[in-house]
Amino acid sequence: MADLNKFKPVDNKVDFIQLEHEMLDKWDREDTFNQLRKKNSKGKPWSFLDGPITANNPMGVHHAWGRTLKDIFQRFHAMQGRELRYQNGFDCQGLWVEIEVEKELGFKTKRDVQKYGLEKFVNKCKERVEKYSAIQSEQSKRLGYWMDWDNSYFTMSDENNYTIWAFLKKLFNDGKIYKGTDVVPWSGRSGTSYSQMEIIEGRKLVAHTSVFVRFPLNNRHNEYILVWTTTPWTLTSNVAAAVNVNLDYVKLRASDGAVYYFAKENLEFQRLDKQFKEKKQWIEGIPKLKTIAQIFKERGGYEIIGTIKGEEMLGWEYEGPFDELDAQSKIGGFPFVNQEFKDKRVNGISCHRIIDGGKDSIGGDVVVAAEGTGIVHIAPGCGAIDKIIAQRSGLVSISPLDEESCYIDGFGKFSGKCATKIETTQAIIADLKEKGFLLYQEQYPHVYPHCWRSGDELVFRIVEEWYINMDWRDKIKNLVKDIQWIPEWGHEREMEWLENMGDWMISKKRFWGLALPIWTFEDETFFVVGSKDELKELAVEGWKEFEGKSPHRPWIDKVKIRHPESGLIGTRIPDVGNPWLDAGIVPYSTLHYNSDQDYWKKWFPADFVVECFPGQFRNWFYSLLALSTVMEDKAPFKTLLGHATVKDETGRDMHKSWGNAIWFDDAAEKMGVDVMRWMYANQNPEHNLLFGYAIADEVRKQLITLWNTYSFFVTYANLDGFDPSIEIDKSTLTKSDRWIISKTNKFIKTAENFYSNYQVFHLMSEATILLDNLSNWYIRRNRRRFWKSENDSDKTAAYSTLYQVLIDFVKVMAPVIPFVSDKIYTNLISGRNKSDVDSVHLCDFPSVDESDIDEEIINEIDAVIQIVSLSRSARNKANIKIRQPLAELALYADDNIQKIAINNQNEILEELNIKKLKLVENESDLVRYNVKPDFPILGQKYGKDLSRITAYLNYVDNEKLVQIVKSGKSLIIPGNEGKLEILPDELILEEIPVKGYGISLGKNIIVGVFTEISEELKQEGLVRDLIRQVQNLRKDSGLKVEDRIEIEINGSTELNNAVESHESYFMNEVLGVKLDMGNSITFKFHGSVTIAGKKTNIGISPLN
RNA sequence: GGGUUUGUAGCUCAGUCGGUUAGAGCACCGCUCUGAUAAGGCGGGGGUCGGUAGUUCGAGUCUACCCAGACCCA
Repeated sequence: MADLNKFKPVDNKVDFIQLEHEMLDKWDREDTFNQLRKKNSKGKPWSFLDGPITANNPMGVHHAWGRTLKDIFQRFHAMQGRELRYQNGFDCQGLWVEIEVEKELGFKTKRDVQKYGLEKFVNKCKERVEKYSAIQSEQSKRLGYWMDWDNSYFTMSDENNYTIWAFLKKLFNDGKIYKGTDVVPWSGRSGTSYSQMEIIEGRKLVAHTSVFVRFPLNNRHNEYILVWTTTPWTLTSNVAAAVNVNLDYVKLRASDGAVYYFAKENLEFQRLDKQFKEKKQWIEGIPKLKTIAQIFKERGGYEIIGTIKGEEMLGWEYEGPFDELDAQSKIGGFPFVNQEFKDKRVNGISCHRIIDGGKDSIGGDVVVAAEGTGIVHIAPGCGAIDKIIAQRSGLVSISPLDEESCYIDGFGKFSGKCATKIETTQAIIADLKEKGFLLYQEQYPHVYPHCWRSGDELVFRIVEEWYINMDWRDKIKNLVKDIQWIPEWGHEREMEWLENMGDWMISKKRFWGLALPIWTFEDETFFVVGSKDELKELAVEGWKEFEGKSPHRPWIDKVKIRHPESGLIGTRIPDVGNPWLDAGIVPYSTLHYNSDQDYWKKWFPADFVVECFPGQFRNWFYSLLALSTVMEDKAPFKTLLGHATVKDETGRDMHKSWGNAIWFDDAAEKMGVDVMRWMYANQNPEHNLLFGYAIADEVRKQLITLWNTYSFFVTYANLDGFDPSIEIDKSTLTKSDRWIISKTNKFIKTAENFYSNYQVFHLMSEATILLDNLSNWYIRRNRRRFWKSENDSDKTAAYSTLYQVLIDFVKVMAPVIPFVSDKIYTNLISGRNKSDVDSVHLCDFPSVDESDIDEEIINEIDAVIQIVSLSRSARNKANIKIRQPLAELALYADDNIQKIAINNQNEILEELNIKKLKLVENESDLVRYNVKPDFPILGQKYGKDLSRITAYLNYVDNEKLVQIVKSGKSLIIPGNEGKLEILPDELILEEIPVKGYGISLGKNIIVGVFTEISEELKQEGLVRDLIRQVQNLRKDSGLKVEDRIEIEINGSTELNNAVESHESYFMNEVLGVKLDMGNSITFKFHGSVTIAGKKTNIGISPLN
């Protein structure tokens, strides 16, 4: 029969990684993915929208998490017959790509790019995107991620860019686009400003040299106001000083007679005290900050000579720290001249006075005591709040920095120096010291914005940027509630962002990105073009050069347009767009909103998106919602699943420089992608995932169990010539067959539920449990049914059951572990002569026949397992190994369990190697209790009263005590010296087995094993020991399972007697045909073992 | 400073609607089983369910406050 191999033989040793490559080849060869698409082409659509991955570097293991989730849910819905789009997206435009290309080319500044040539540079950016999108595609395929890889969308595509134009046009028509001059965070390295979202990405804890500086007051001899700043470079552009009118300010006389004004509260204020003490947000090596009082004490002491309200100081004039600079004298401000101030002949110096800081936009005081001095130096060209105050108070602006964050002309010896360089700061401080303005300098740690890509420190400068007025945020907020957020708090988080966000700065003074379709005219007006056609219509120059090119710089810059109303000729602004516009438009652009409305309607809104949530509430989720609000006022997706981030095995961030990063390619080829996918699926997405090889090894055990189960089946099914095309005959199924079938069907139901609710991590624990039931109970208990020689209906039932369970299991798990599940499925199905599909991924999700779920049988077998488990525990406590047969198992339980035990007693007794089952009526037939005081606890509580307690416990009837303790009541000990209350926890209930039994207690069940071993049982135990040793020898000698052997044994007389008494049992178990006892060992295969403490020699020889 | 969120065994984490003695895996120790298994089983040590107070017959679970971490916003 063995020649009728229905299945390809399976080695129980498996190389999963090699298997994965094999399956990739198979899918490729058989075009399985396209078969699947064809199969579902008429299905109800299930719309998944892919958030674009930045095509700028190879994919990391953190990307693989999200991509695995995407793939799992897509595969699940495909198994339910849904039609899918399978479109992957690449994010292409933006500074992140430019930065990498600059690095490649060795560029340091924006000027290098201009020298190199814009066209060449932009083409380099495109090339980089093409290179890495190709690499990421290959990596994703390796992960088993099924997408339509030839049809990925790219945010740099014409369609994507022009659809954003349409969006901006709508806003323009509504008057929501405006040009603002603002003081914005600026990176000198990148030569661009940053939007609100981007600043957040780049905050870093750094130490700056901060200074206490004194400004001499005019008309008050030797009196000064004290200011403090962490950015000394801004002092060159100081225009005014602000106080809080309600605060008290002290007048302090220093040892040299100089008088200082600053907030009273600040005199003794311990700045950053908490940070220093707890070493939180503190930089190692930086000394503790001094109080102002301490600073003056160190300079010879001080005295307080008065207190004054901030209000009284208003209008005081002072001498600025850098009034000698040309910039300070320029009328109307510098370098941007304000006409109004110019007419009034106002300059920086003439503004130097004390003003009211006032309130900020949410009503808080701008100037507070605490960290500074309660007097804030105002440089309207260097800070956002400063600018607002300046506008309010009629101050000119002095803006000192150029695009590279260096001083422009007009700043004396500082011109040309860069504000972010330490040397510059030092030069400024030296100058202040020389001129007598510096009181004190120190290292001050704080969180400061940096360029999120180049790491460059940001400065603040005045620039012109383009904004979207977001005063329609309420319309966006309306859509948030239409979305199912997983986890639920995502809803709150998104609302919070929408509530707090400012206007959206969409321009960037860079090269590679969306060409903002804004043209400006000499009359200071601007016009937004909404489509390629409109541009062509309005173009008066440069169209020919542009035609056929992508809408990018530099080509688009050549096109000049005529304003449809004024007729003036306009030039495009040189700015590119914010990359989140690119990603936010995809529910429209990729679904052909502009070119194919039917298609768009079919797929919009998306049923599902999944992304890593840190950051995305203010990035992708936000831009999706904002753009969709303008386009259609509809939420662009129905359900959002967010997942956290990937950390290393110990919970640290993965960093290239820390050496703890794991590259995707390495992980794939070392741990295998099914293992990776299991890890990802197993993780509650709300929490960070700890990723590493040791964790992978744990996960791999599950796959190994699955594989071994499968390998077991195939090995014996082939030997027996099992025909898989035979339908299960339900009447032949045993109880345990029906049990595992019931469990499997329940699992299918649960799985469908968990997949549908995107709770795949719960499914994974269910899968582990089912696999354990299958492998460690069903197969182990039923092994003999597969081994037995006769091919009867019982054997067929066992094979059919295991076969069906395996097929159902791999079908359910196929979305998670597509490789091994398909490998198993394909082989299992190959023996069937039906029109089966030849990949698990072309199967429907298994359906459940409710009649296959038998709760009673589930309860029954689960109870049997519990009894066995308890009895093993009892044996263990009695210290009697399983190989030693015992006479009796006693069971105390309710009627139902006792009935189950009787019905399954053969199985239970065999499993435990016990001869007989006895039911007992009373708990006390098996166990008695003894109540003992818990000395450590009681001793601490009662001290010397302990003796009273022990005496009482010995005196009172034990049964009564047991009753009290078991009911959870306190024990009251009366006595002349007062009552003592003993809590149940303070007493120990000691279980004493009835003589002759080892016991174990479960919920409602007590089992006892009878521990007395008769001579007869002892002999049988010896024989089993011997059998075990012979089997070991057979295995070690490399004999086949079915080989017959001759045996020689030389051991104790006791053993000889035992073997003689059980010879047929012994010979049967080891497949022996001839036995020689008591003589020397002559066979080639032999060994010396210890049985019951006696040395025993064994020899075996296979018969040919 | 405000918001969101987390806190359960040495580590990583489950814990449903408030309901019996709070669980799993890993790690450690002891015992044990094994001709599908790289495994498996039984047990042990290890818990103030972050803390306090409250609601309740009953709280890991609900409420308030506090502590600590993470994230977000200032």
